[in-house]
Amino acid sequence: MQLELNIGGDIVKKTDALKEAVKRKQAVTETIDEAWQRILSMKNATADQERLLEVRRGMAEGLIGRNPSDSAKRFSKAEALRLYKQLAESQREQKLADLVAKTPSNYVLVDTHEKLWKMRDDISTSELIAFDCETFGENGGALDPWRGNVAGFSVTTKNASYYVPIKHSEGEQLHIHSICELWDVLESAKIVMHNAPFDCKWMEVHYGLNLTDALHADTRIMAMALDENRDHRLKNLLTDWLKEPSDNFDELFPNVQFNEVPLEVALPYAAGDTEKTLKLYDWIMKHLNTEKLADIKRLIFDIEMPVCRQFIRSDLRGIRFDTEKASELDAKFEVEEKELLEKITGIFGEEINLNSPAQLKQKLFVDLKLTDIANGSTGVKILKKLKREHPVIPLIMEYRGVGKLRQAFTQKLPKEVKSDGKIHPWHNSWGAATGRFTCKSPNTQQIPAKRPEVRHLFLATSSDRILVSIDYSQIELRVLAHMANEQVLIKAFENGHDIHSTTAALISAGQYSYEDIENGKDNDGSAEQKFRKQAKIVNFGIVYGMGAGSLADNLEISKKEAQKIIDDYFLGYPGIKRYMDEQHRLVMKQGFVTDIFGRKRRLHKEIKSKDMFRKFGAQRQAGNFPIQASAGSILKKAIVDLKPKLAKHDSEILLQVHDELVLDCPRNITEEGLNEIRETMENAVKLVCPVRCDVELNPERWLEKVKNDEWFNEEEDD
DNA sequence: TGTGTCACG
DNA sequence: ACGTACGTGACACAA
Repeated sequence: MQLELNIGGDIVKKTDALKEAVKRKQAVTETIDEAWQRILSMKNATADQERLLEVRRGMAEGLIGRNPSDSAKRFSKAEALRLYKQLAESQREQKLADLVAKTPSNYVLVDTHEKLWKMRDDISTSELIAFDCETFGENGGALDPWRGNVAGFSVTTKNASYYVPIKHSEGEQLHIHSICELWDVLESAKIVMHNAPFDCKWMEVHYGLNLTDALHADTRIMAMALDENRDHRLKNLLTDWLKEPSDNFDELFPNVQFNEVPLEVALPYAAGDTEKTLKLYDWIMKHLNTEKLADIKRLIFDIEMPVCRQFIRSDLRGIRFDTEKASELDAKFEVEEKELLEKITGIFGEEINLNSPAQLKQKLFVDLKLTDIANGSTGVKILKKLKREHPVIPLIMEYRGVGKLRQAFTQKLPKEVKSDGKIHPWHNSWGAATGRFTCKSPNTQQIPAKRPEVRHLFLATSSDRILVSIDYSQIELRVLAHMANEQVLIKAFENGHDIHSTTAALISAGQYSYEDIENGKDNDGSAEQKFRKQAKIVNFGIVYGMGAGSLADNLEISKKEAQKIIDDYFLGYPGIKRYMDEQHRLVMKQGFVTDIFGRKRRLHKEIKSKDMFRKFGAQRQAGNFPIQASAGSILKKAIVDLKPKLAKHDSEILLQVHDELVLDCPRNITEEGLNEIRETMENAVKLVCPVRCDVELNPERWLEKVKNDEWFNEEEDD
């Protein structure tokens, strides 16, 4: 493909013609079985793969066949997916009728007071129940508790499964005043949910119902603990693990909101979900209760579930946002953007869409004839290298920077403010395969840290409260020192040394001592500063499994020099070398690696791959996982430990940014109070080297720093 | 829907 | 045939 691009249009046409010929030939020679083999072995999304399998089944059973108009062509994935649509439509009516006809006898549609009170009794006498709510709303409102509505909810108890309709457009329904007679028994129940934050938030926002404290287990989190590689939709877990296929809402009701679903269909569908959730829970618990999975069980119930509950509360609380300042800032950026665009347009001689890689590529490499180093890529890394070739390059970089700030932040964030004037992010406490958090709507983990303006838009809850940000200092490298038992690193941490300077001295290969680097690091352009900058990249890069090639790229040095740095690094930190080799050995031998809390990363598929790139990739992941995961787990453990301390000091967690917590505290919180919180975090885990946290006071605005001693001295004057 | 780009740790 | 820096989410563009 790359070859074709470089050669020019003529050849490309010829190769395309060749491809067509091959395809035609395949259509003649390929049997339908061979076509299936080819299509199914493609890199398909999980949903597609299932659909494809269903089409194959349907064809084998004679439910569907190829359209005559297509039969001359090679059987393609696209055609198979078109057939799926036909198949699904013809089966839809039948499926719905089946669903209603097969409604189990212990499913109850709660539409009378009598049934409601029977349900109430049943809940209060059940040891464990499952809960799920069905929602609806326009333009994505069905996923946003602050915009959409609850159509109804279902509960499965020891005896029965119930669906309580609330806002269906048709059918007899109890008034919400009656339905809330269930609230007290629900709040004191022990509840299992699949993707609990979703349901907890909806019920809290709409009815003030607190299911969060009643939440016992989230089967999505449990599934993540058992297999972080697969998708975790309830439906698919049941199909794969319990061999119980179930229906997909979108397929049964294309373009229908849940409140439009007839009650006799809603009952088996919704009540089925909670029944399955409970079944899945039982199935998972059966496995967790074996000796082999004791660590995982502890991880789920001692760490993950308390953390999950905490962040449901945090997201519900939300963080105040300064919409007015945001639009001022956006206007300022807009002016900057316009000026830059004008300058660039002047240089180009015409206005192009700078956000279009295709147009920019054409302009830079064809019209301006700049050196195309990386096959037409216009990423910052490439632009940096072209900086000296043309004065327009730095302008483009600046334009991109401002554009990014606008579209991702000053324009986007105000849209995320809900009716209460706050931003309510969705923290997913086990979103990443490594056990780290992810966050969305908005992703508060990617608010610029280097440019403070955007973080300044996030405010403390009220004028009598302040923001306090506490972050772990070099937690990943401390974890590495611990796991690798790397004495040089451990000593450096014990002495409170700057860790990048320590590495800088090491990779300077005897030219500079630690003290030299420390003394010279602030002199712009000094060799000491250069070594420390390099060391910083090396410190992070090496644990990611960075090779000499990319280190050379990154440091803008030769590959040979880069290799020497890597060699010196491992020579100076022999423990790290040992640790890396051990992780590679472990993953090749057992197919997985673990962090200090027993969290697992399973890479069985990857290490068996014949694709060397994938295999080496798995080894890099194996080297990196225990560090990234342990660091993440330490913060999670801290979140659990913090709960009583935060309550004591009337403080709340608002955000998590990997190694940092943003807290909302009373303005009059004492230095001792904050020390207690900090120490709780530092003591969350005992490593062979000390763990340290930095406390930053941000009164009013995030990242708006004040000196701690000055703050506390002023407070005393009041 | 996939790709490129870029924000964070 | 080429690719050897981990983990994310969000946007605009191009198909």
